[in-house]
Formats: sequence, C-alpha cells, structure tokens
Amino acid sequence: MDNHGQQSVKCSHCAFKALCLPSGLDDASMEQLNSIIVRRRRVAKDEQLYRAGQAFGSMYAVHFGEFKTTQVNRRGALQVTGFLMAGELLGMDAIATGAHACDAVALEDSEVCEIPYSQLGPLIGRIPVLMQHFHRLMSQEILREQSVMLFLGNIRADQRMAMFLLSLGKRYAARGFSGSRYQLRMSREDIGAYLGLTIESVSRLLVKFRNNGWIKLQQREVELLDRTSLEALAAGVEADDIETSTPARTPVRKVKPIAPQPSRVIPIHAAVAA
Amino acid sequence: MDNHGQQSVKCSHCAFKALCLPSGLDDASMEQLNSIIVRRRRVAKDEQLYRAGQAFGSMYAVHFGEFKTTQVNRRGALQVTGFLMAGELLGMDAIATGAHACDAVALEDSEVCEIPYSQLGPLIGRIPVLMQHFHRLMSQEILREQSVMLFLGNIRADQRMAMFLLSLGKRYAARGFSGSRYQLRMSREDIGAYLGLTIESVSRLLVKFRNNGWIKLQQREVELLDRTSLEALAAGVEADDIETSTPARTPVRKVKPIAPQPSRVIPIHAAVAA
DNA sequence: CGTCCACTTGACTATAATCAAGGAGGGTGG
DNA sequence: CCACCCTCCTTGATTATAGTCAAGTGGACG
Repeated sequence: MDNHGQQSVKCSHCAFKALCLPSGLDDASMEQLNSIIVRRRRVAKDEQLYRAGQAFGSMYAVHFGEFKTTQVNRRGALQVTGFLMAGELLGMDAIATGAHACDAVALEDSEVCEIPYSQLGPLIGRIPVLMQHFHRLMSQEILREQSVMLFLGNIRADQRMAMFLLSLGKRYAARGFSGSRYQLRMSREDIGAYLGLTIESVSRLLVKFRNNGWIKLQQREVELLDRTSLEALAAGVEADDIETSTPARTPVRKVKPIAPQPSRVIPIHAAVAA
Repeated sequence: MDNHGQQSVKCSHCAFKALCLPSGLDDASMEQLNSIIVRRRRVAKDEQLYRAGQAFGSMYAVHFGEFKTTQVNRRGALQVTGFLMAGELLGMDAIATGAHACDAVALEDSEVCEIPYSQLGPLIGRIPVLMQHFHRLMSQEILREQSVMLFLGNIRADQRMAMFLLSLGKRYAARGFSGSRYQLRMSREDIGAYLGLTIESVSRLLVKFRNNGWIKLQQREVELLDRTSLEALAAGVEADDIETSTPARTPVRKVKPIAPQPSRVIPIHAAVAA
C-alpha cells in the first residue's frame, strides 16, 4: 500500500514496503496492488490531506513526510489524535461511518499513496495474506490508541512526555533513522494537544529534562542522552528519585526526605504510538 | 458473529444480530457463519474470558451480559480500556500481535460466542458484505478509542462523567433497553479507572449530579432526569452556568458574578463509547 | 448481629492550568 | 545587510482542579 518509483507506482521498490505490505506477497499480487493505487499525491506543509466530515473514498499510506490527525471543537480548539510517519496508514477511522472523523495535516512537505477503498476490498478478498496484513494494521491502530488512553488517563505529565520522546525514537529507529537523535516535526502546541497538556507545560517539561541532563534540546532538535532515566520515568518512578547517569546541569538539592510512593498508576506496557 | 438458539448456534435467531452482523446476509452465508462459531461459552461474574499475553485464537461476540477490558501495570493497578455490551466484539486488539493485549473480565454472568479467527478470515474473503462489516466494526473501535482519547486529554472531570452517563444510556437504548434509566454494571472503581479519575472523584461527581437534580442515583441504579443539562455539561459549558430544569435539591448559591469563559477545550463530537 | 466491602465525605495538597510578560529565530522588506 | 515583525517558545506568579490521606456510612450477606 505504498509505492516508490518516480513515474509509475511500484510498491515493490518502495523503501517502506516492509511497513505497509505483508512479507509473503508474490509478484502477481504485488502487480494487482500497484494497479489500484491511483496515484501518489504531494501534500505541502500545513496542507490538509482531508478534513473531518469529508466523504471517505480512499485510504492513504504515508510515502514520505509526516502527518498529524486532529479533531476540532466548536470553539476552534484542536486535539491531536495521532502523528503518522512513513509507511503508516491514514483513514482507517473513516470506514465505520463513510466519512472522515478527523483532519489530516502535513507537518512537512510530504507524499502519500492513495488507495481507493472500493478497490482494496475485493483485492483483500482474493489475497489472504493481504487481508491478514490489513487487519493487523487496523488492530495496531487500536493498540496504539489504547496505549494513548492508558497514558492520558492516569499518568503524570512528565511521564507522558518521557514516553512520547522514547516512542518517537523507537518509531524513527524502525524506519532506519537514528532513534536517539531526531527532529521534532511538530510544534510544542501540537505536542500539548496530543499529550493533553498546555504548551507551557510542554515547554517546562522539556527544559526540565534538559536541565536534568536527560536530553539535549535545541529548538526542535532532540537527542536522548539518558535513556535509562527516561525509561524509569516513563515506567512510573518519580522524577526526583531518578539518579541521572549524566549529572544534572542544575543539580537541584533534594529536599524530600522520604520518597513517597508514586501516586499515579498505569505505566505503559506497549509503545506510546504505533 | 453472534448467535442465539439454545442448543445449536443460530445467528439468524439472535436478538443482537443487527449489531454484529451485516444486514444483507443471505441464508447460505449465514449458514457458513453459524458453522464456524464453535460454541457459546458462559463466563461467570468476575471471571476472565482471556488475559493479557495469552495467545490469540478467537474473537468473542458478547451474547448477553457485560464485560470490561483492563490492562495491568507492574504494581497491580488497573486501567479500564473499555466496557462491552451485547453484540460487541472482543479481541480485535489481539490481531496485530497474535496475543491478547488486555484482560477481559465479565461484570456480570455473561455469555459469548467464540469465533476462531483462522476460520473467520477465509469466510470474510468469500463474503464481501461480511468483510465490509468486519472492517466497519474495527473502524468503529478505532473511533471509540479516539473519542476516549479526546475526552481524557483535555476535558474536565465533570464533563467526562456526563459524557459517560449519556453514552451508556445511548448504548442501552440501541439494545432496546431504557436509555434514561439503567443499572451500572461496574463499580465506582472501574468507572474511575476508565475515566482517569480516582474513586473519590467519581463518587463526588455522581453526588453532585444528584444534588443538582440531573440524575437520580441509588447505589448503581441511575436515572437521567435532566438530559439537557448533562448534554450542556458534556459539550463544555461550565457546571455552575447550567440552569437546571429540575431545580437543584441543594440549590447552591451562585457566587461567581461573571461567567468566565470555559477554560478547557475539546468537547466530543462522537459518542464516548462505541 | 456483626463483618466486610463498596461507597461517601471531609480536610489538605500537589499538579498542571491560567494569566501575563518576555526572548529568540526566521523571514521579509527597505 | 540590517531592522522589523511575527511566530514559536520560555519563564514567572498565581490559582483551580482533582488527587491523597483519613474517617466514616450503609448495604449485603453470612
């Protein structure tokens, strides 16, 4: 469900086919798949690929670039429901109602492969391995959202942020990029709208992490310096109780005499995002 | 994917077939479907249908009763990720990994129809309308979780609670029960673990709603008395600014001179739960 | 009649939101 | 090339909200 090739659409040559296609796909099936991908489509930064309420016709595989999905309220405020990277599939939430449930906006200049759902169905029926793969992708999306539910529900802001940074790293690593040094493609505001925090809290947390020596931060460039501490935090250990392997730049005097047992619950057993 | 009948498994006679089966299913297809549902299975209250980590073999349609799905952390605290009623499908999150991601626990004595996934696949391939329906169900689950994400992220506790009560009513109504008077099948603790609140907050909120005259409450018996106010609250209007149509039992003196504009964002555009 | 468990209530506190100013880049136009 | 602006981000002070801790109620059930 992704493709490469400059003129013709060829999933077989795509760098990310491992992500959106099943492994045991024979040539004939691959050819059929190529034939239904009507086109690749460029989406400029900040452009909307589709909007909430629009009739659902196609799903989109991210070919390169990055997207966010958002839902708007009547006052105009946004909640970010997901960030999508190359090889991930957009539009699965629209199958239920036949209309898109969210806006999809490019965070940078991007390209997607358009897959008409009406043609995908019959093809899936004929190619079992493709069907299974498709179900797996949908199931993965369910898992991803479950894990977001978990962390939004009961988890401190600093934990959420730690999970978020680790999760991004993991996803970049899965795509062959560095998992410990990457560029945030989204604004602080987007991060806040995703994690359920205000922009000020996001800022303060990132600064705190930097001052603790856990990350390097320069604008949107992030480097994870102390994965162990971040993971401890993500797992629910209180920030003040974490011994930073790299000593804090501003070594805050510990005032607390006795560590109270961590108050909030539910670390995450799955990755924060797909 | 559901069935009725006392001895033999017959989806065609099931009271909830409209929920788990597509409408345009011919007799032959129905027969095929019946044949792969290996059995109905009784699950006693508090019994686990499956546990997180267990190998995934079958999906389960709730035939009667009610379930919760939970994920556990290492300290033993639970997060509730969903409540499931008759006609809803359990186990979609396990397709991705081949292992269940959560525990499924019966909230009361219940019964499920077991559907081996290995047999469902081929059948779906042969019956397009069934495939489409199945995809719709998965998509619906994604939508449901999106809406939970939305409300966990940015919504005040009282709004969440209002949404939750309204959503339960809607779901009971869809099943032919009263949508304004029903029994909570889950404990306050479960509600809290679902809404991301402590048990104390849940209790206080329910009492507040009752004192405002919005609901009648007696143990787990709930009656929605003032749907309008609940909906206003769910939509983001501040509780103090809502004129209760039924005057509050304890008419709290309004102190606030000027209504500040509501601070939090993101009401919900979709139902709270499936 | 007593015990247990789920729930309620109260007092206090921690956490992150809100309100309000400031920087710091990155781009544009003079 | 520099000045200006605009957006995005940071920082500080204060406050509201829901969490925590600690005692009770009140049914259900033996």
